[in-house]
Amino acid sequence: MRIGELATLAGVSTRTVRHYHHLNLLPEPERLANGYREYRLRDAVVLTRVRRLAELGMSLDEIRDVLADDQGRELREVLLELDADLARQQETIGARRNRLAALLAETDLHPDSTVSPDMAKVLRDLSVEGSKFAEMDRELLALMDTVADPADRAGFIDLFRPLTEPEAAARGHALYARLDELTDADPGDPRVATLAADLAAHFPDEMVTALVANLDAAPDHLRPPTTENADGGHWLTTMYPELSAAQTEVFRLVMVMLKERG
Amino acid sequence: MRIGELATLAGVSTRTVRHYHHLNLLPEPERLANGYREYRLRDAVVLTRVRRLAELGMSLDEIRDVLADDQGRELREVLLELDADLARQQETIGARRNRLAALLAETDLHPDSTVSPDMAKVLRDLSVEGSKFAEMDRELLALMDTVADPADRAGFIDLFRPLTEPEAAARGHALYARLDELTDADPGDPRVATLAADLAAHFPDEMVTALVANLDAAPDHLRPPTTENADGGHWLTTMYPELSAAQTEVFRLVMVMLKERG
DNA sequence: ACTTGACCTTGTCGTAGCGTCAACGTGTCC
DNA sequence: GGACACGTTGACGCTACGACAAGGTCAAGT
Repeated sequence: MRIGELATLAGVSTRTVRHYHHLNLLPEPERLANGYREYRLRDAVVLTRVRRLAELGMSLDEIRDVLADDQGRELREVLLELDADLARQQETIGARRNRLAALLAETDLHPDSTVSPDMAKVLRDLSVEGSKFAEMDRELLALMDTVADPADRAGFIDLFRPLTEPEAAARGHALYARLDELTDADPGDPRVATLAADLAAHFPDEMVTALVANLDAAPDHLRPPTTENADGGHWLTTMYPELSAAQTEVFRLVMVMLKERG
Repeated sequence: MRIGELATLAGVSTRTVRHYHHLNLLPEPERLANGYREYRLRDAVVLTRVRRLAELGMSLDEIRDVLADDQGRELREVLLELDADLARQQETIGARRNRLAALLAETDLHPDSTVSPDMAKVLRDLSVEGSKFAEMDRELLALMDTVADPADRAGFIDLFRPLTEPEAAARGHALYARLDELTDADPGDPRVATLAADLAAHFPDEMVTALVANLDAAPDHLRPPTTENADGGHWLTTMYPELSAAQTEVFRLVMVMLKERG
């Protein structure tokens, strides 16, 4: 038998056979005078045994070990381990399909993007035409949706809910507009302080206490600008370098006010 | 944000981030004076979006295409396709686990090797101490178990059943012994013809007709030695070069006799 | 001033299981 | 003698990074 016959007999390519030789999975047979490999039935038996195990999902290394260990108890152990491995794979694939189904249900309603269903609603409600700040918040929320743990995620959604409720939406849009207006303003502009006060007034008391507690626990680079971040807003300026000084000042003031209330 | 912060924020390694840059999955951000990459929140949003899709099992190429196609209908198609792909994977893994379970049940009874359950029984019954020919037949059957389609496989098992039935086993062992005896014999030895006749007598009529029909349809290199294979037993000598001339002559005669009967 | 340590940079090799060339020799058939 | 189907070795490609190497940068401690 030459390599092509062996390969078609076992249902593999000749490349596969040579690959197995290279890995010492299949012993190199004798060569004919012209250099061709000459196989016997024994080789076909070994090859099909290898294939059988490979098709079960075993790695070629494992197969080599098992066959080298000359049939027996070792095989059972490896097969059991393999079964456990396959079970894990099934679970992860199942989990993926579940997440996929959730995503598909969402994109079915609105072909937005890849976020969780409840967050998607907030993002839709928060889409304000032409406001750079609304877009910023949407970015922030989209990010928090995936990086924060579920408890914090719910907190963030609540944080923005006042801006998305139908009766409050108009007021929310007005706030975004006032922020956008400060693009070219001076940090000492009188509108800065009043806007900060209006923004701070938006947060219910119990949310403020939870928020302040969370902030103290947050890692430094995720902490919004407060008086402690001495350079005047580390977080906001690194995350959004394009903000004007007046705009960052608004947020600094808001944080100070919230700190005092919490 | 520097690369380490971005990476921990998204829950990946810095290597992964740079890899995504290399693949144009994530745009290269501006560099600081020292050459460090300086990221913004926008980048974190993109990165988490990529990760979200990657964790669903999409390839990075697909993700790039989807994100490039700027959100929308394309995403749905790809997700549906992905779901179908995952479903296929689940099926194949399920099939693997089924085969594994069958194998485990078999090795539970007898730690033989990797064959189907019914074949395993034949192989056990066929194990004759010290007979080279019994081993050959075991090899042959093990091979046929995996390469032949189920119908032929059953045929092969039936072919050997006369040798494995308890009441006939002794006669089978005797036949193997008589074959083994011919190792150093001359092809013209009188024992050759009588052994061939005894062997041929073992096959029931209906099996002979089926066998002969099958042989005509078989590809050339799988066809056992007959008078048509003019060089005196192509199949047997290539598969088992260590056979003596007397032994191959036995099989040639058997095939001739069967041909006449069929 | 020096060292440590934690970052950052680019570049290269390795992974599993082959597919897919390339560049070449062999053997058979018309 | 040319086509064609086979065989040979060798090397690169693929996925999604991990794990080095061999440096440069920066803040803190001694």
